[in-house]
Amino acid sequence: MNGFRTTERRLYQQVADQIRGLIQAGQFKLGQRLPSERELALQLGVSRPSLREALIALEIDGTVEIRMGSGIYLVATTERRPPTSASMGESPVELMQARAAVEGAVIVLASARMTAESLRNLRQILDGMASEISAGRKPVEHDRQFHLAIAAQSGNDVLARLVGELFDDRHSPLSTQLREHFETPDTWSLALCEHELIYTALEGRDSLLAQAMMHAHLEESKRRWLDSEPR
Amino acid sequence: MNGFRTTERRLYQQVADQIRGLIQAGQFKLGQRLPSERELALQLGVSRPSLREALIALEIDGTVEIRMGSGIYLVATTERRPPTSASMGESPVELMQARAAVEGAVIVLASARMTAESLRNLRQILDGMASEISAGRKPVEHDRQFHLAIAAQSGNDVLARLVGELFDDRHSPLSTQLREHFETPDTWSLALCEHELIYTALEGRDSLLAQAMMHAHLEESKRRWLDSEPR
DNA sequence: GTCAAAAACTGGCAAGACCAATATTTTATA
DNA sequence: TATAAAATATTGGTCTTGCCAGTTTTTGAC
Repeated sequence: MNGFRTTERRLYQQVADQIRGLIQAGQFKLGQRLPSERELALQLGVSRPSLREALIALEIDGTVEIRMGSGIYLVATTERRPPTSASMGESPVELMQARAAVEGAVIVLASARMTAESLRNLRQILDGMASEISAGRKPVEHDRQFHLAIAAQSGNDVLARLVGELFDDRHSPLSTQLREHFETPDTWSLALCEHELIYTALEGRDSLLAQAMMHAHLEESKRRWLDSEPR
Repeated sequence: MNGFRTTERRLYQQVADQIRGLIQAGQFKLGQRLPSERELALQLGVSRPSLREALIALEIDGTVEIRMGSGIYLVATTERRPPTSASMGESPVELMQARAAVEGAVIVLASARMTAESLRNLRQILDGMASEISAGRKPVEHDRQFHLAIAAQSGNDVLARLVGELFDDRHSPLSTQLREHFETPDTWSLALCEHELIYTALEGRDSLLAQAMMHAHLEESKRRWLDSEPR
């Protein structure tokens, strides 16, 4: 039964994504040198070994070039991203549609298996999400944990895995650049509000209401996502 | 252990190559667990952080899978493009439940977008499936094509991809070999019959009926699957 | 002003420690 | 005796500290 990962993704992946985000956000210029390992580690709040692991990931997919004794440099080539494979013709609309299908089924199963403990767990995640928002940070990880916790409670490992994969798709390099521009504290507050509605429905073990709230949440997320697109 | 070494390549790359070499040499079996990080580091004469960096490189290119608290595993399949992680706790019941959720949503979308041409395509697949059965062969490929053709007609690439992945069931290679033993011409005829019912529903553009037939088909498939299991 | 030595970076690697998740063994219980 | 629960051992995850080896920048003679 058990086997899914309630835990967060590996730290080096999160750090790599953060750095990709900084790059996409234009924090660093092409071909330019990034801050030193020690400085970056301090700035991102992780240790140097973890930062190094993230840099290796970035080096492998060609985002960054590391010169010993000199520094970390952004690769200047305009074209990369060949290894992202399958998600080429997949649009945000399709992704959120797929999430609605999967998570809509998941939450029905979960609402029937909700326990006091799993509710406490969700409560804790939502509180943490609120804290992050108050602190001006982006509660991406809490968002992920919320959806994964519900998926785990469905008791179906296959569905739980799909939920995680589809969530991470949203954070693929293609979409991260979009996120950086539109994710404001306001939009995150709205997302939290919708999460609360889902939580309330689960608390009342109302599977139909929970499914409706989940659909509404994903629909709103999609809208917020699309509205922020420049084109 | 080793000290001064003129800067050739980075250590993690050398270590990763060493491990690849050991794998090629048949030192480790496919799907099997490798020695622990500490042991491998000792064996290769490097520190654990360096060994970990090498493992991250191997994990990224898909030759190895790392499970926290459990160990390092060789990826079993010879060809695995998506970086999805195989999980062990996934049962046939859960798999078919997930397929019902995804394909149930898919067929609703597809029934609204069915064209004369796509119907002809489905018809052709079903006829080919019947021929295979008559010839005493197992129409597993036609079965796959049928489900994938419907998924493609949904117009959602993400969902289509999920349908393919769940059908291929690359996450539990154990189940595929089970299938080979119980799939008789009789059970395949039943599957074809259910496919025909789905086709009829799509032909009539009855999305509700189509969804019901798809659910019934997957439910029956699951039953046939489980009934054949030895235990 | 030129140029070379030295000092201050920067990345590369190692060792040890502790935590968290998992697997295994042992123990208790029915 | 069989099964479930708890204690233990194992394994990956991460951090801290320290030192080494190349680069770059500064410095100070000439």
